[in-house]
Amino acid sequence: MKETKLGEFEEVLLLLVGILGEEAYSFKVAEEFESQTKREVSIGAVHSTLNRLEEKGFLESEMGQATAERGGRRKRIYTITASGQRALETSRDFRVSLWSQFPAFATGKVNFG
Amino acid sequence: MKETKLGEFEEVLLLLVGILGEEAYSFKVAEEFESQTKREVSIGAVHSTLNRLEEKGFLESEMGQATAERGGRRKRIYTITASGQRALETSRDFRVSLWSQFPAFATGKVNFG
DNA sequence: AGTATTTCCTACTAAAAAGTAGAACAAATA
DNA sequence: TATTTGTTCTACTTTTTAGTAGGAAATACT
Repeated sequence: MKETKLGEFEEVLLLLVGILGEEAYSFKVAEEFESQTKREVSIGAVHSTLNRLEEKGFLESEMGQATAERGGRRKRIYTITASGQRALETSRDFRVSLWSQFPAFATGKVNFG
Repeated sequence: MKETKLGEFEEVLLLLVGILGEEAYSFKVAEEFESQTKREVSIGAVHSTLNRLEEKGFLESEMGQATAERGGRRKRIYTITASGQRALETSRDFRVSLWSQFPAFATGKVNFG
C-alpha cells in the first residue's frame, strides 16, 4: 500500500464526516465546513475531495434512502473506514507530540471537552 | 494580506523550528524531521519549504556565527514570527475543536505533558 | 406532464506543496 | 594548498491538492 498522506483540507473533511455521522453527505459537509471555518467552499471541491478520500480508502459511501422532504435526489452517505480513523489518530498523536515539545505551546495539556 | 494557508509538511517544519530554538537551521530541521517521523526527507525539500515559509511571513532568518566545530559554512538560523505563531495557534485551536466534536475522539481532553 | 428542488457527478483546470539535482561556499585539518 | 566536512542555495520538475463549470438524476409538488 502506498504511503498515503492527508492534505489539510482532506483532513478537515474527513473529520467533518466523522462529526456529521448519519448526516454526512456532501452538501451537508460543505455547509458544515463553511459554518465551522468561515471559509467559503464550492460543492464541487468538496465532492472531488470526498471522492479522493474514498479512493484512498479513508472513506466509504452508500446511497441513502429518499427522505420525506420536499424534492431531492437521494443522498450519498459517507462513513469513515478503519484506515481513515487510523490516519486521523496518527495525525492527531503526531501533532500533540509536537505541540508538547514546542515551548510556546507546552502548557502540558489541551482541554477541549 | 493574502489568505495564507499551511500545508501539512509546512506546518510540521514550522513547529520543528519552534522546537529547535537556537538550533533551528535547515540541516538540523531535516534531521529532526526524520527522527520524529521516520519518514525520509531531502535537504532540498526542507530548504525550499523553509524559504516558502519565510516568504509567507511565518519565519524569519539570519546567519549565525561560525562555530568552533570542524569545518562548515555558517548556519542560517530560523525563528518563528508572530504571524507564524498565530497561524500555528489557529490551526491547533481549530483541530482541537474538531476532535472534540468527533465522537470517536471525544474523550474530552488530550494530555501531552 | 411540467416545474422546482435537492443533490450528485464528472471532466477539466489552476494553484500550491513537495521533491530533485547539483553547484557553491566557508572553515578546519592534513 | 588540497581535501574534507557541514551546510546553504537556486532553478526546476513532479505530484498532489483544491477549485471550477456545468450537466444530470431523482423526487415531490402543481
